[in-house]
Amino acid sequence: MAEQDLIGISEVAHATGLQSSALRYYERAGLISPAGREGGRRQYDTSVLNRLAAIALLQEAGFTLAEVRQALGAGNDAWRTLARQKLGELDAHMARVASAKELLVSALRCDCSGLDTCELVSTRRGRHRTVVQKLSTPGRDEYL
Amino acid sequence: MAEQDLIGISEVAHATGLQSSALRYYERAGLISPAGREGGRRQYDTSVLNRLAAIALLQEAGFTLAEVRQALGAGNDAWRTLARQKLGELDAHMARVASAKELLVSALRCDCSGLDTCELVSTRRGRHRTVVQKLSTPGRDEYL
DNA sequence: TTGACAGTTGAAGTACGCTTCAAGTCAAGG
DNA sequence: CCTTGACTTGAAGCGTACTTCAACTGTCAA
Repeated sequence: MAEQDLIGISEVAHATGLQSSALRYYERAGLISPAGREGGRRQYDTSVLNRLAAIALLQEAGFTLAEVRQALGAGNDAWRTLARQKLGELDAHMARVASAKELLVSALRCDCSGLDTCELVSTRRGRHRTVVQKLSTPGRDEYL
Repeated sequence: MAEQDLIGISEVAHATGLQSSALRYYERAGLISPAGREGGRRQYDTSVLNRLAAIALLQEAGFTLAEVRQALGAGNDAWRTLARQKLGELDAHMARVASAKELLVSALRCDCSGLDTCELVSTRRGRHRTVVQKLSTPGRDEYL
């Protein structure tokens, strides 16, 4: 009794919502690897599902696949370092997007005729930092 | 006295932070166009700066350039319709990113050894919707 | 034996937003 | 006249994350 809970690529695909082609791609990218082969076909350990969950998480947090690889590949604490960095960038990114969103919402309520002739938009430089500050952007050292 | 406040491409580039190549690209994409040419060189009306501000805004809000083109190209109120749509998508996107961020922060505080072996991550399906709901996601008809 | 079928491979294609490159043009200054 | 420097063009290249394609292989059931 050795090879239990091994699953094929399409099962992994179905379980994760990814396509088989994406899983092969991830393999080439060094993100995952099958536990073995059976008649040439990849057989995955179910633990790959956890790994794929981690990959998806990091991707949503703005990691590129190369960065994901670094984070999951290196020592146990490597991901923490990278994550703290990325979280900073993520805060900045979210602030910018939120700022854009707020401005767009304001413009929707404005009686301007076109976006590019809207004063709210053209006046943007210099005073929309206010919106950024209203958001709860954590301090520099918030993430441990 | 006819051609006043016309500026060259590098001035536009400098004023906006975009590269000249990007401005030419935007032109090919139908987003902007010079007021005229002088010895073959593009001469822009300063109003292009407002337009570029609008373009940048929409881009930050998640519009592709093709969508920006639609929004700024069609009738005066076309952008409002598109903006309302996009704002919905944007809320969804931001919620997902925020959820990922929260989970990552939790994992940072967790004593797990690796991200892919972290219970917080592998248990994700089913109960992280809580985080999404904590965020102020506007109701379906919040935007007008 | 013979299909059918799921999977395999490497190579090429797709989408997006630009940048880079080679080759040429134009106006001004020495 | 000739160089310099900013600009022009079309075409190709880049980075990211995949998908698609063609050709092939292995397993199973009829």
